[in-house]
Amino acid sequence: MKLSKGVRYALRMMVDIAKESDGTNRVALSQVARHTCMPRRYLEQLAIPLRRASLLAGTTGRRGGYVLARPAQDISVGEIIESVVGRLSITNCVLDPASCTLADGCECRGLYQRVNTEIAKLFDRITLADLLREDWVQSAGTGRRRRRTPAASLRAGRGFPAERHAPSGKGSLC
Amino acid sequence: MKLSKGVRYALRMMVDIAKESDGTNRVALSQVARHTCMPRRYLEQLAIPLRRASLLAGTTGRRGGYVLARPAQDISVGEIIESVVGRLSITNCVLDPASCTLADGCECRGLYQRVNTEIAKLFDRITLADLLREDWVQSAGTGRRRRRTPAASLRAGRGFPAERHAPSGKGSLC
DNA sequence: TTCAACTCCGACCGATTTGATAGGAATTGA
DNA sequence: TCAATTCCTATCAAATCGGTCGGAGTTGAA
Repeated sequence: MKLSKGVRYALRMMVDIAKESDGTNRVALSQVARHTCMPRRYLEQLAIPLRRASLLAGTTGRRGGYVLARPAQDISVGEIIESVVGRLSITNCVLDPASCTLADGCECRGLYQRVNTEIAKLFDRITLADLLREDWVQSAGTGRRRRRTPAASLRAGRGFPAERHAPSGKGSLC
Repeated sequence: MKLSKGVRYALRMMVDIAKESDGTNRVALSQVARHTCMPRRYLEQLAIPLRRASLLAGTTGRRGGYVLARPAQDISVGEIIESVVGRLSITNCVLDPASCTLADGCECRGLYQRVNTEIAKLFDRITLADLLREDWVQSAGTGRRRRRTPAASLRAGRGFPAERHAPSGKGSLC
């Protein structure tokens, strides 16, 4: 049940383009790659389905680049995910019941279908604009929105001068 | 975002043991394998973490086998999943923030954490007993529990005619 | 008018993960 | 004593996935 790296990259790329473009400026993938330490060549691959899904608008040629095709608050995380890896399905039988050798009497399929639609709803309800909001970034765990704590505001102070997305030895981008 | 085959097998195995054992009878994995067309050798591997998580109780030796370690209504789908693939995490940074090269200022982590806990809740709220209920099987998804229908109680009597889980040519088990 | 910076496309490759098999020790009822 | 079982580790095979590459087409600027 992992989100693939492709999806994570796509999400991060969309966030970066949203921030950099400010509605109109074209953002080149080479810039995104620089900002985020993601391989440009790979981003190119990911941008294509995003464009085809009308989430990004690309301009070729010199000083070309991408812009959000719609305002960030009209782009859901669910759409982003779907465009790069297809419709969410935690199991093949969710989208294609015929793919399972058990016809109808499967005890688990109901579970899969329900959970699948619930997860899809979760992703659909969250927009790109939500991700950009400050109070969204820090909050941990309960799944419930939290107010921004004073401590969080303080720590947010050390901004991000270029090294922000730089690798720090171990680990990779989440 | 797929559930691994291991998880699906484990779920199906738990369902089968729950049905066959009726609380006390030991169910051998060779039987489960026969019923469900899953490879016995692989089931053995899956049963071990389930036992370690105190979801199954195993007895070695002749006429040995497995029984649910607790009543089906006290075993959640979430526990089953967790025992075989570890704690649910749609991203490494959910469980291990240090695994990500970006320290705090990651726009996506909040998303991952929230969605992760919501998904975990979904799985935790559903019990093995739920899966066995007839009305659970077919119905598609609002995600909301439904009362047991009289019809369901009646039909619950019938057993298990062996071919039920037999392969039908194409596809695999979902 | 040339050139450099882009998007856009398809093919391919290497590594990791995952599904599955295998051998065999220990246990226990018949 | 034997056969059926759990239990444990090691290993293999296949599928998926992350990432690279070469290159064609486009376009603004020098």
